[in-house]
Amino acid sequence: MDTIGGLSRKTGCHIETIRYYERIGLLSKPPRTEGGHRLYNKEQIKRLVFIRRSRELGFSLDEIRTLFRLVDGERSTCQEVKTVTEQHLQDVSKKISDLRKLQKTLRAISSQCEGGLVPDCPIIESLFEEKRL
Amino acid sequence: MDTIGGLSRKTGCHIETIRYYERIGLLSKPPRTEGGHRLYNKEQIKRLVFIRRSRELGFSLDEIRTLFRLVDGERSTCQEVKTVTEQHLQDVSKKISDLRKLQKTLRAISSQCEGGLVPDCPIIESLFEEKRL
DNA sequence: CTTGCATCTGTAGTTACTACAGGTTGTACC
DNA sequence: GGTACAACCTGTAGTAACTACAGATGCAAG
Repeated sequence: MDTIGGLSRKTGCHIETIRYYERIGLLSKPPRTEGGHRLYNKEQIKRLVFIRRSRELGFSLDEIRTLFRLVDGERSTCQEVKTVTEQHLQDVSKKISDLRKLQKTLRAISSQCEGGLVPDCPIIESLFEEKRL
Repeated sequence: MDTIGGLSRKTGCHIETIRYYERIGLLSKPPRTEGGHRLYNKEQIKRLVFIRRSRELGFSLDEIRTLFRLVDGERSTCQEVKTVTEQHLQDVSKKISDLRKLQKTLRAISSQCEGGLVPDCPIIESLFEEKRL
């Protein structure tokens, strides 16, 4: 059994964050000592690792909630898990392509600027203009 | 002179957002009608376009505040503008590379899953494991 | 003058945490 | 058994950049 501090060290998750996950119902309420300190078992450590790992992969807390529901469901619905993952993958891909466009535009306007003490900075100019991405 | 609704239509910026920008001091307080309705002139439209365009390019409101300070400063410090832009460009590039890694991992774990009604879903398995990105 | 849309202020909600303040518990040491 | 001190507790407020109301007015057309 671990205290919250031990769990924190094992998972690299801040104590406040662990309590936060409990508050929003992502982690279930652990048993307590007489004095009220939380005590965690292996199952709960596993759950928190799952959350951390999913967060690292960019899943939202809501998506993680969905994944837990699927994991805990009687029928192991692998297809649904895959659907959530692929939806998320699409979101990530979309984000990458958006950022690439941004990168291109920023590079373009930045390269036009020579960095001198010119009154008419091409970067500023282009920011005052309507979009032409 | 435009009402807030007109400004909203011209810039594609929600009315609430315009008021929000005013509240946080990003847009200056416009004159009002007798009854208290906001009236905007061309200068303010320009400012809002600047904000929208910068937001589209992913600048934070804080970065935009900095850009305004530079624009309004007596000395037109083009170099500083370029610095802000290139810093932002670096952030964007970093985000892209992070997302690419994510995409790779998600693709990897997703492809391992056949989508059947298997109890041991490889996606779930890998989420219960510590990172190996 | 009335209808009805536009606008007003102020507050609360969103996401995923983080950062306190002010109080209590657990434990190591004497 | 007392005491020092770290670890823990609860509850609230703050972060970014808005969005979404509620409930009250303003304005313009018929």
